[in-house]
Amino acid sequence: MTAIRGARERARSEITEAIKAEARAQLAAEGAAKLSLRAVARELGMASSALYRYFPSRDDLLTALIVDAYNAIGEAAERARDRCGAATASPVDRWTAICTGVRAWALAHPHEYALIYGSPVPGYRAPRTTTEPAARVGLALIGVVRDAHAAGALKEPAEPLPDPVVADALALGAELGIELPGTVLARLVGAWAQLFGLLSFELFGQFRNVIEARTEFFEQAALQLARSVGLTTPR
Amino acid sequence: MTAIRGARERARSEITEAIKAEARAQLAAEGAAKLSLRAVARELGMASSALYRYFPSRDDLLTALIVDAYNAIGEAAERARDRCGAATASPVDRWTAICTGVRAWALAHPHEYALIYGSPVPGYRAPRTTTEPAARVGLALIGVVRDAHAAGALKEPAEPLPDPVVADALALGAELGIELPGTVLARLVGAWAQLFGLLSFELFGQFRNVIEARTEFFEQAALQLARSVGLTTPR
DNA sequence: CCGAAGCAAGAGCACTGCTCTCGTTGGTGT
DNA sequence: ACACCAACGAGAGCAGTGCTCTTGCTTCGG
Repeated sequence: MTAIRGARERARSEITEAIKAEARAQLAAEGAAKLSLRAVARELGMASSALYRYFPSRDDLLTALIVDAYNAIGEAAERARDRCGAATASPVDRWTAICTGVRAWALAHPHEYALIYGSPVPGYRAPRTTTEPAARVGLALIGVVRDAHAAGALKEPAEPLPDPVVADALALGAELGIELPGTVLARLVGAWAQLFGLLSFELFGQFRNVIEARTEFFEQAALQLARSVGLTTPR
Repeated sequence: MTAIRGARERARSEITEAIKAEARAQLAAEGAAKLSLRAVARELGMASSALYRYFPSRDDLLTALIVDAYNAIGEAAERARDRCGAATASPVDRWTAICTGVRAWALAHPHEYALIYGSPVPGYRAPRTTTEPAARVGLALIGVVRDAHAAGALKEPAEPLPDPVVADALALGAELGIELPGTVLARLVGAWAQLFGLLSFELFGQFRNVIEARTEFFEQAALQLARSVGLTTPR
């Protein structure tokens, strides 16, 4: 894989990117269900059949967009964490920074969010390639807790958890090479899921006529989640 | 509206129900995006155009299914609550009973669950008729907490919440005619959203290779949510 | 320099939601 | 008893979709 690999491959990657960009634009405009290969091709001035040289099927295009979206939201989380002063900020601050960063991305890209955290597209099974980008937000959250644990700023939950849950959590920790108590890891998984529960309800309109001060509500809930995994506010 | 209103209207409601039943079957088989009016009509042995006498559009059919699904999951919640011994069971037990009842329904009807708690499919509009059925699960949860509060078995969270959040929560309580502290109501809304976050992650495959003991994990998380709204375990 | 591979385009298939126009039928007011 | 009208089912048809296949053209590598 040399840097310059001929004009052909450069054109190919350029066109691939253009297709994805146009598809993203349609996604933002109409949602995943209305994404049409023909419309993308039309907008790009090419025949619809030519598009199949780049993506074997509509689902493959969607898969590519899914991977991009996972990476984008993961990057949003990491940037939010790094920007809040990774060295100086307290673990709780870094946790909430990640949460608000993720929320900001989701609010800015609701259809892409729906693509990855909404209902799975019909008959679509997530390929192996999506699992790694999908983990980035979770890994960012775990990282904060791991650092807090290393710094002795973690209060392990007193309450015991069911054995199978702790076993799963420890297996997960081993797979990731993370040294954390099983109870903390289990709570982390729960907090991770609950974070996206809050986001999905907000984005999918379930909070309409229920909560209006959504930013304040979310930040308070994120803080609560930080507590639930054992992060403590240094005072 | 007499009881017997002619064969015509009886036939109409029967056919309407048959259409919904067949649509639900297709939903369970293939998912919402693949639901086809023509296929429903074909299966029912009628012309596709005849179907439009009963539902003006595909989205209207989906809306009807959404309302049904909300009612079904709400009823599942209420039945789970009532079956666990509403009079004798502790508030925490009733809370977790509702949660597990909701989960059981969701696992049994994943596509209908995705229809109501996944990405909004039909171009983003929730008619007024859906809001009331949509609230049933939340109301069941609120009811448990209200009863616990009346019985003096509620420990109000000590931590203060942002004013706008409390104001929204109190407005919500007033609208529902529920006497509960603002902090508790706000936490309830959060717990409600987080409950469905857990469910969505499980149903949409986000826990694959992460948590295997999903039942135990869920019940522990539900218990945790009960605590977060102030329910206490009597000993 | 030539063959092979990559590429774009067009026609075409089977399908979709939806509309319109027919002939028919059932319930109702006179 | 009759006539009328609204509801009804069926069929044809329109515009759109994902996808396949065939046909030429361009570019690259030996």
